[in-house]
Amino acid sequence: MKRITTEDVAKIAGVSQSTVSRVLNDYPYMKKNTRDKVLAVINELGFTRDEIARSLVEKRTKSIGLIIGSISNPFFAETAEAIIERAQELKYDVIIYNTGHKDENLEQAINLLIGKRVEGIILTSVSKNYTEKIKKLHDSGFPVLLYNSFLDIKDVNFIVMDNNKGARLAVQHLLKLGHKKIAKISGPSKYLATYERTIGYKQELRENGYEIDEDLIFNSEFSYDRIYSFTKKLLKKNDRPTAILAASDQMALAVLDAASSLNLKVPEDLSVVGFDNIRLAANEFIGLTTISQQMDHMSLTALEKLIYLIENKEASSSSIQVFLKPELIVRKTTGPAPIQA
Amino acid sequence: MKRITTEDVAKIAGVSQSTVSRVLNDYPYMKKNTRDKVLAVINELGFTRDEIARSLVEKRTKSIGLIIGSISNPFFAETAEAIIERAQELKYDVIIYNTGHKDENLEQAINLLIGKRVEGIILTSVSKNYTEKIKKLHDSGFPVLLYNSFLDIKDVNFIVMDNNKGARLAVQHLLKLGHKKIAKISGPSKYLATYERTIGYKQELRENGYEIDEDLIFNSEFSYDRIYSFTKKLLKKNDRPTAILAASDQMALAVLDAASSLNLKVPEDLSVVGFDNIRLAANEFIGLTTISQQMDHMSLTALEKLIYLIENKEASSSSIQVFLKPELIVRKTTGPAPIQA
DNA sequence: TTCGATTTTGAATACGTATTCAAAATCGAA
DNA sequence: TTCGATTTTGAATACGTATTCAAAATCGAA
Repeated sequence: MKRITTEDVAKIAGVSQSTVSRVLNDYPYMKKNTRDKVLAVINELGFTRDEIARSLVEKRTKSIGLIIGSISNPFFAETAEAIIERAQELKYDVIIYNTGHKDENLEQAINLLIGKRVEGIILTSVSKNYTEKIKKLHDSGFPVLLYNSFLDIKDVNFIVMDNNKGARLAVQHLLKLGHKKIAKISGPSKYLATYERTIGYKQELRENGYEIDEDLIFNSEFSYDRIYSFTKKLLKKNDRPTAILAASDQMALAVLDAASSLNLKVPEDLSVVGFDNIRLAANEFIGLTTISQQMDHMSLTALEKLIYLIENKEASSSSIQVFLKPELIVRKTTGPAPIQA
Repeated sequence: MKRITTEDVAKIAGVSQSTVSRVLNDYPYMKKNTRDKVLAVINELGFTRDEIARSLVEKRTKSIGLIIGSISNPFFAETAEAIIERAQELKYDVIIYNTGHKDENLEQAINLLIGKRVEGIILTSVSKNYTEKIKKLHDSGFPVLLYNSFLDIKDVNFIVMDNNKGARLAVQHLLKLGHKKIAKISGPSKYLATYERTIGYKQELRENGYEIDEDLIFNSEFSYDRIYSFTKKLLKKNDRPTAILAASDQMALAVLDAASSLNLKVPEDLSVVGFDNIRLAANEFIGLTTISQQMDHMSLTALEKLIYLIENKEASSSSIQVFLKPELIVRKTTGPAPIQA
């Protein structure tokens, strides 16, 4: 299966390789006759330009990398869809790397993508263990954008919601409903974004005169099973919480699952609040109360900022830092605290 | 930001470019001294090999394309995750294209991926309008594998469940529960996989002595909203169905949503069966009765077959055609037909 | 028809790597 | 020490494209 090259086309069309290349690139100064002849041969042979070779000479690949914790999590899946579709419109393609939330993979992912000469990377779920690595990458002038996460340093691009505020909104909502024992299912604290949510939760409670009960806080991997079993254990206790604030909608679903398996009614027996506002949350069958991340807006902005960074490298001296406002969306999984738990 | 090349490394290390290249490729016949010197410089400069240039000379890109209808659909998201993770282990990267179920995009996706010189493509949701195109691609020796879809021709690779059988299992289950009016929410009939499900549904009903009521069949785009509103209209009728068989779990969720908005209880008032067995279906809060596609198995097999095709091009004269057996998984969304609807 | 200006084309080269072929360096046995 | 065999290295080239630079072809006005 020999590849067909511009050289082959040229030979058959009786022109030079440069001429074929010019046709491919819509070079204006050409005789219509020549162009047509070349196009005919291209069509006949089914020639497709080798973008790899082209990338080499143009020093552009028109591809970007998307590093994701777990694409089966709807939050990431919806994010990926928005980013991919917009990228396609802009004629960029997207190489996805799924880290499974493992730090080692992050390092490998970045190296692989740089090797493949992607022109920029969108990075979700960056653990703070990688602050240095990211900073170095950014300082080298390579376009990186943190999505739904940030690092505690000045010079790095990110787009993130005010997670602290988001958690506070959720806690306020639950307190207003009369809940006094509110548990928090949190992601690993190495992710600053989820860490912030836990901080916000604690601050809001303290400011309202509540003690922090560390037994009500679970710092977990993003593992459905572990959250499920922790929640179950938690809810079996005599002094069980009457409300649970999960670090994501995905986690909230695991909580609902656990509650359901114990025949606890939501929201009569237990209130649940998620984070993200994935599409499924709006499903009336579920009706998850949650904190909206404005995902569509966030993902599209992320892509567009990244492309901006790619196409305006000179301007990249200043960093792009976008904060989004959280919004509480009340649905059916939260209600007044039960009279007695 | 000038790129660092093997040439640069060579100059500083005081060796030739070929020598640097040999170090990168673990060429055995080298003086330890030379190798160490080169490695030191590579490290110092932070050199990373340009895989684009390498691809050009090696005539291999080690990347594959994954064309997907809509990655925000959990069925595809879970599929993508499994495929991406396994591909990573095998040192392949994955370029994802999201068609939004639009035929035009399929054509563009294939051309783009071929241009990028992916070594093979996994194709989900192929409409039968593209039979010719796919066949031509396959016949040219390019590794293509249809996932969860097939075409009615001999020479093409696919992995697919027996969809007809799957639909029959679902209908059998519902008939056994006493349902007499079973609606079918189907995907577009241009997809043979979903089309087969509708055929199976009809056949099973006929063989059990029921007439086919075309008003109970909805051939829809994969649009949540349209399914939602169709179902709502359907369920408001006086002679409404007591059970609905959806063409996917995603669609089943829209059905549950509609039912919930009408205050219909599942399964007391309405039974719902999905297709796919996405993870969420097992959530006890939802407990969706569905037909399992053995997604993990299907996606891993797909990837491995594709890699096989890539790495054994000679052997590709025979096609790979895998059929999987459907399995009915009964959960909580199906129950006995209500005494009278 | 002629000649300067303009349009159109081709030869040569570069992009960054891997590999072939040959030469240089090293080794070991006598 | 010498010389054939072996190990190690470098120069040249190729992968498939885009582009520069210069030459060839064409045009239009006189």
